[in-house]
Amino acid sequence: MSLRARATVLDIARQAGVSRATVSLVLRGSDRIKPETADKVRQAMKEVGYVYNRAAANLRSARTNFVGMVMSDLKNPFFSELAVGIEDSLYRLGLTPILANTNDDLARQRQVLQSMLEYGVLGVILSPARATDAGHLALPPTAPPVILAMRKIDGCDLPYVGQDNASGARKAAEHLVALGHTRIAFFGGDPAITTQQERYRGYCEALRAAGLPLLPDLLFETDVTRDGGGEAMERAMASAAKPTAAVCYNDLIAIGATRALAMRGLKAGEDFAIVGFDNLSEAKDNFPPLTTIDAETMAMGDRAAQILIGLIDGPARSTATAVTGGSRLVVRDSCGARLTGRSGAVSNRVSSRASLTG
Amino acid sequence: MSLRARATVLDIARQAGVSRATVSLVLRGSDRIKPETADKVRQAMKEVGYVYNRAAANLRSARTNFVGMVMSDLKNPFFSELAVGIEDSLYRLGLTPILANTNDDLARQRQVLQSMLEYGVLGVILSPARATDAGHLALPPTAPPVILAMRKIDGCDLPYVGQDNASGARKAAEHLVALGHTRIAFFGGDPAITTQQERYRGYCEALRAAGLPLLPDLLFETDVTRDGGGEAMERAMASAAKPTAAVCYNDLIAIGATRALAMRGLKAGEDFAIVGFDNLSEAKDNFPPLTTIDAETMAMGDRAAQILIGLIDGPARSTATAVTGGSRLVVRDSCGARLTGRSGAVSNRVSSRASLTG
DNA sequence: CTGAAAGCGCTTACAG
DNA sequence: CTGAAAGCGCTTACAG
Repeated sequence: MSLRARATVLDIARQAGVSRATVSLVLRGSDRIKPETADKVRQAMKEVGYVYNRAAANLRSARTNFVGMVMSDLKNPFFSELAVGIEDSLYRLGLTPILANTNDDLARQRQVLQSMLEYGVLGVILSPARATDAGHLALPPTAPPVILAMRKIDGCDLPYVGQDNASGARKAAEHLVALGHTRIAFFGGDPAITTQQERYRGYCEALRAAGLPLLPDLLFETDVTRDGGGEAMERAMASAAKPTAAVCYNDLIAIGATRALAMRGLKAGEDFAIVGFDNLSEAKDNFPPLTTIDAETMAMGDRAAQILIGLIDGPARSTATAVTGGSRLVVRDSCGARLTGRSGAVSNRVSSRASLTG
Repeated sequence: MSLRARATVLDIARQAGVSRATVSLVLRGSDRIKPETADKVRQAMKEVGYVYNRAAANLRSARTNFVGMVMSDLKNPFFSELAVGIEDSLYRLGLTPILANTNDDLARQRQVLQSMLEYGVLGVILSPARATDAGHLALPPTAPPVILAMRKIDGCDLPYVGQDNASGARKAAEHLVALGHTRIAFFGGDPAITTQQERYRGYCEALRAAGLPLLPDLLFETDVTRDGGGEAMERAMASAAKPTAAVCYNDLIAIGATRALAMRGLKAGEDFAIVGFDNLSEAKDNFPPLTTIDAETMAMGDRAAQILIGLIDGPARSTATAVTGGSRLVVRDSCGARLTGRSGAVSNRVSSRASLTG
């Protein structure tokens, strides 16, 4: 539409009395142009109301500035924080993100990936939709690099950036063990996703190391939502295993669990110890504030962008890079440590506590 | 980079033994091509591993499929829900969103808008950064349509899509009046933003209609965050005005307020009545579940996309469209209505309640 | 330091 | 129904 009405380099060239090539050099800030000429050109640009046509430039130079950002579920605050981290980093690198939210829909993921290839993206940062397998990610040989964010795919050797899930969950469970708990549940997510597998493995390692039995009825799988967390807590309270603490797959589940306690007039950190995973910005604002593993989500987004740049500029398509981070324990109130001190067990209804911290 | 290695329409044409024009027609699904020829071309596309080059097509046809999505704060769940709504709608329309998160930074907003013009976006959906004025949105005459989402700008006649803020806040306050409250606070946001002004106005209208005095010390401005809500509640509890209820600028503030109550061993809906605004997906998962105004955020995103399409395809750049919606009261537990019935006042420490609802 | 020519990969009239 | 030619708005060698 309005594209056609726009002034072109030729209009600038005529206005300034120079050639198109000269204008092009000025546009890209070349130092091969005499300052006066450059000024004359810039003046002409203003006069004709020039707007750079990046599509044309990209076509000629066979290079775009696009990077695909494919998120599996942007409504989940974890992924929106990740997206913000990626967007911010790409922006600083002078790259332009094309966004797609697949909603964990495989067909949509396939379509948006195809579309991004057609746009000539320099690369893609992809948090794969649930049920993605290696076959879905088999791309044409000319395809740009793709980085998996947060979820690995079996049999797929694409570079991966994510938290150190096993280590984080292990620290969470160790913390609860140190507080004296012996019946520690795992409120988990989708067993088909590597993130769940790794976090559950970390939890198991901690229990094993502590000499605690790994009871299958301490695992409560549930939806990865606040509702799911509440539901897991209800089941846990009604179960024969009678856990006194839980490592949660993520903060959403942990928040739902604290809420289910509150519904019963109970309180996380007093009547039941809870540790989450992710350190969402709402974790510190929960009541009680959530003890959790800091996934450094924004920083992970930044890492993903940095890795991608490396692959784009780098010599060959490198194989199997795995960058992990984010497994620091952040102690707040939902685990009870602040009530009892590091080593004591959580007792019921300790006297009221005071300050919260971010 | 890899762009150059890709097969082109000419490669397909040679492979299929037809001309480039024929290939182009097949690519766009024209019915002017004999079925056998089309099949032959499609076969050739596969053989040469063709990937459509959308940038080239756009250049020639002087039309892109890009739409700019400029969000002021994607970390705020309200805006991420809005973004999901917009993205989903654009996707269905065959359009490709270019994302930018300005973080309420004016300089960044200016840059991304410029960049989007250079990419030839068909239009932009913009939730303006704080402190944006009409001058910041003065675009070149050839610029595509821009729609303001959620925030109006004084002196700027761009089309606007947003909630009916005054009406929603009025309903919220009327609800609290009907429950018997006479000292109703407003926990508000940034007074420079029209959304705040409109919501505060709606609140004032309800109080005036009920014959209640509009006390300036019932207005507690605060950060539009969970922390801000907690802080407003602390100030309200310590104030001479001693409110018994609050209309909150949004759910984040309302959630923070319920949490501040919980920190004191008090409970929203029993000791203090709270109504939020937005109906974030976490509103129903709050403890207690939040009474709020449903902003129909996803639907608003869809509306914004629809309006934009109308302007793109429409005859002339239409002026000043204002589409509003989203002001339905959703009664849950934080207001106390379920405890006392619609007409009674909230008393202290009513007997324990039961079920929650989404 | 600047200019004239060619071409990126498509689509668009225009023929036939 | 299909082909040969021109051109979208840039950048890229290549001259000078």
